[in-house]
Amino acid sequence: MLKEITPKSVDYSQWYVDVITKADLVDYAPVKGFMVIKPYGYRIWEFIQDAMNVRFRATGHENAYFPLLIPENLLIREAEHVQGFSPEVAWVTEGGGERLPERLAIRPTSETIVGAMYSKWIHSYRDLPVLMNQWSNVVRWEKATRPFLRTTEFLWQEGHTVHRTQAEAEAETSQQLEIYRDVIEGELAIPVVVGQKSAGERFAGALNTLTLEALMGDGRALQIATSHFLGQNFAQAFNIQFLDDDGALKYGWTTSWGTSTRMIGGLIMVHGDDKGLRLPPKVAPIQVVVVPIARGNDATAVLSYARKILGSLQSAGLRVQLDSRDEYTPGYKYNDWEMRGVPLRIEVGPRDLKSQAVVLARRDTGEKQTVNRDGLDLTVLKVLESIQNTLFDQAKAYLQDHWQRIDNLAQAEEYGYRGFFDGDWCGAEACAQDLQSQTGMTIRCLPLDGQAVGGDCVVCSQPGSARIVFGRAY
RNA sequence: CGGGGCGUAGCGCAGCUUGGUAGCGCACUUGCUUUGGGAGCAAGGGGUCGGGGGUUCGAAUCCCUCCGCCCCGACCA
Repeated sequence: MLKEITPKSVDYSQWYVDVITKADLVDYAPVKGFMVIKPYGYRIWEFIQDAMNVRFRATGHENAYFPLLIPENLLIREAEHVQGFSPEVAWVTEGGGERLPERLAIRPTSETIVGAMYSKWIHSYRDLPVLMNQWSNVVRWEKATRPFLRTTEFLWQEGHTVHRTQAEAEAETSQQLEIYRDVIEGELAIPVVVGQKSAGERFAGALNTLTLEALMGDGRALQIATSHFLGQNFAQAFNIQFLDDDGALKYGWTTSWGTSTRMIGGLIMVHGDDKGLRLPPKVAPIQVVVVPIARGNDATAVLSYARKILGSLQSAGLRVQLDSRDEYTPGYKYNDWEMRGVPLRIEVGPRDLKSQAVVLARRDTGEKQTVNRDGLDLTVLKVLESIQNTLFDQAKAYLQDHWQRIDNLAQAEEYGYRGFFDGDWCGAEACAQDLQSQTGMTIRCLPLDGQAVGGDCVVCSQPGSARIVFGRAY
């Protein structure tokens, strides 16, 4: 018997927890703030890794691996950086039964250890650019945790690059953000707002942070990818210098950029419904499930018919599974696979066998239709493509419906501070802080859509100097 | 770190007020019948009642103490 999923409208947080545990994506670990990513959830992560690796390689990046532990003297080298991260660093103080002479940080991010290594490797402008990416885990000691969205340990990808010029580094920062947008919108079907972080929301130690912001089903924002232009801050702190062709010794310009398993949390919250997950076909571990209705004397014939369909779809390169478990009824299986978010279900029974047809049931719309067995591979490919597009379109429509242009904060209150709000800002950090203390909302980004400032600061009513998108965030 | 909730079989819970053989539903095992939207019957297996201490003839239940987890808020991918 499957467990009930709490409806979104009753308790969104509980709905989220129900979905991720009952769809078998994760389980809670013995230590608070840690989780096990189970095979079904990890497979989604692997699709994300594949999609990114292809794009990273195509733009000249290589994967590498840096150590988990960072000596304290390295971590504190860049002043702003250490200030930003020190509250959430976990430390190793003992090893081999002895107290260590210098404590070692479990990496909260790797700029410092990467910087220390880069300074050893880079001597000449001929060594540049250095374009590396690392897939790893990091630890940030968080007070309040939620699976995928905020866990103490999480899996991510962090790119670290060094360039000869500022312009090249800034171009890298934008290029990587565009790769993220492409993966997140194209594979995960999550529409995003592209922008720049305000000074107060910037990565600790960065000169500029670009961001992708997504809107969850409860109207809260999720920062889903960031790309940082670090200027020469880290190059100076870690002595990353090169001899340029003019004979001058110069500091490199560095960038870093990252995305994490948080994306999976976003995927669930953007597409999920009261029946459970809804996975876009491109990242669905199982794209099609075949459910035989094997009744009485027809059982053997139906099953062999189902196997033929399975085989032909597999040959077409689809991820298909046949659910021939005979301890469950078809109805149970329908609900089970719907909860797990499988995009398309194919039902085959005695009727279909007789008419050489199958029934297709779409997870995105719930539609059922009977289609001919001939040409089924092509039909299924088309339907999956349509599901991928429909999920994106639905999410895009939701985003647009919950994105209001406003002139003052009272207008945001009418929407319960849910959704994205678009307004103007005077640029004062004091107003950014007032926004948060008064409404719980934060500046998500300064959107990069080219639209001009149109009015006064939504907080203080002084003339605006920047357009901002703001809202309550995870 | 504040506020709330909860620890009893794999999961969800009852039992605690008023101490007296540890129960229910689901899941699991076996058999038979079933199968086009969460199958039925029958017979089974499974427990340091979160840990420690105390009161008592006797503690899941009363007292003390520690631990853990979840949710909601303030900070963060």
